Amino acid sequence: MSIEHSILAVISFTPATGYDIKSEFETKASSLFWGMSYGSIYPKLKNLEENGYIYSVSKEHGGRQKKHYELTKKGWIELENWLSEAPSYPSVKDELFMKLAAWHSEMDEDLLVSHLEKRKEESTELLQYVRHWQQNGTSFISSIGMIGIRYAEMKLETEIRWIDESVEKLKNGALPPSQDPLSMEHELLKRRNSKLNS
Amino acid sequence: MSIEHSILAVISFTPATGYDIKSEFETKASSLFWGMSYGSIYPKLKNLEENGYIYSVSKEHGGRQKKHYELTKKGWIELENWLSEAPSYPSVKDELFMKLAAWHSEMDEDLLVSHLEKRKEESTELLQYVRHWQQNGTSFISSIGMIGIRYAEMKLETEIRWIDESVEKLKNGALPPSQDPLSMEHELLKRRNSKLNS
DNA sequence: CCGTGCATGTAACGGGTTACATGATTAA
DNA sequence: TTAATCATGTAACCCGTTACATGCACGG
Repeated sequence: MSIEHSILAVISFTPATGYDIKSEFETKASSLFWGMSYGSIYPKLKNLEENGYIYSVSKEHGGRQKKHYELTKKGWIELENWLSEAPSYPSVKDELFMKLAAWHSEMDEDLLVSHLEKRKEESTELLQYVRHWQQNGTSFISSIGMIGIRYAEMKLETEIRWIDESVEKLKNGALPPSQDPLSMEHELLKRRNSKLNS
Repeated sequence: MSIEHSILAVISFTPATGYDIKSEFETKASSLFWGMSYGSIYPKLKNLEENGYIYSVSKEHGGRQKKHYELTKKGWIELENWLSEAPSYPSVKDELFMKLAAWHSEMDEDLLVSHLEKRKEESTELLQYVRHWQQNGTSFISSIGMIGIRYAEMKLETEIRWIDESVEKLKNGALPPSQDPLSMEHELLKRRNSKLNS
C-alpha cells in the first residue's frame, strides 16, 4: 500500500479528481520518483472511498460531472501515519548500469558513448524541467518539498557530471583498470568467439 | 524482456546456475540497479533454454546435480543486440521524495530528520560495499564496468551530501522559501485541522 | 465541424513476488 | 547433529499496465 498513500498525499494538497492526480504524476513525478496509470488510479480511488479514507464531492462544471475527492479524518490520520514511517530504501531499475557491467571489448565503444550521450540529453531536459518547476510561480512546493527538489537537482547534476567524465575517459582511452584476477574477460571473449564463429 | 537480458548478461561472465544468478543480484545489484527472485529466475531460465538462447551443462558436484547454463550463439547475438540498444530511462520509486513533498508544518520535523538519518546510514553502508567491491581483488569488473561502479559511488556520495545539507537546514530552521502563490499550505492546514478536530 | 484536452471507468493481460515444498552438503 | 548455505522448482497471488469504451467542452 504505497500508491494509495501517494494518492492521499496528492489529495492532501487540494481536493482532486482522478484526472488531476494522473496529471500530477504525469508531468512531474513519473521519471523522477513515481508513476501511475488510470488503470490503477480509479479503482484505488473507489477503494479508498469505500474504506472511508476519502469522500467525493461532485461538482458541476459546465453542466457536467466531476468527482473531486477530499480526505476524511481517517484519511488524514492514515496519511500522517504513513509520513511518520521511515521510507523504504528506493528501488532503482537502471538498464544502463547493467549494460555497462556486461559491456566487453568486442563491442563498439562509440555505441556506448552514444548511449551515454542520449542519457545526458534526457537528464539535462529533466533537470531543466525541475529547475523551471521550482520557480514557475504557480506550482505549490512547500519549504520541505523544496529540499526534495534540491535532491532531484543534485542527482541529475551528478549524473551529467559522471557522463561527461566517462565519455572523456572513453574517448581518450583513459579507462580505469579492470579487476579481473581470473582473466574472466579473456575467457569470456574466447567463449563468445568460439560460439559466434560456428 | 529485460530480466531475461540481465540473466544473459550474468551468464556471459561465466556459466552459472539459477542460484548463482540470484546471489549475483542479491549482494550487489539489488538496491543498486536491479533485483530478481527465484520465482522469476527458474522459469525464465527454462524458457530461455527452450528458445535456444542458453543450454544447460549438468555438472556433478559432490555427487549432486547442478545445472550450469551457458550462452548459445543465438544467446550471444541476443545479448549483444540488447547491449546495442539505447537503455531506457531509469524508473525510480523513492518514497522519501514523496514524503518530503507531502510533509507539512504540523508534522514533527525531528521525525523527518530521523528519516533522513536512517537513509544516510543505509546509503553509507551501500557506499562502503561498493567501494570494497571494486577493490576486493576477487570479483570480476571490467574497465567499463568500473565506470558503472563510479556512477553508483557518485550517486551515493551525492545523496549523503544532500542529507547532510538538508539536516543542517532543518536543524537551523534555515529552510528554503516555499513556492505557494495560492496559500495552499494555509488552506491545507485549515482543511486538515477542521477534519482532525471533529 | 473537428481535433485536442478534459474526464471516468473496465477488462484482459502480463509480470514478478511470496510462500511453499524439498533435499543435499558443509562447517561448527 | 544441527544450523547455514547451496540448490531447484512451482503455484497462488498481487499488482499494475495496456488497451479499450465513452463522451463532453472548447478553441480554431
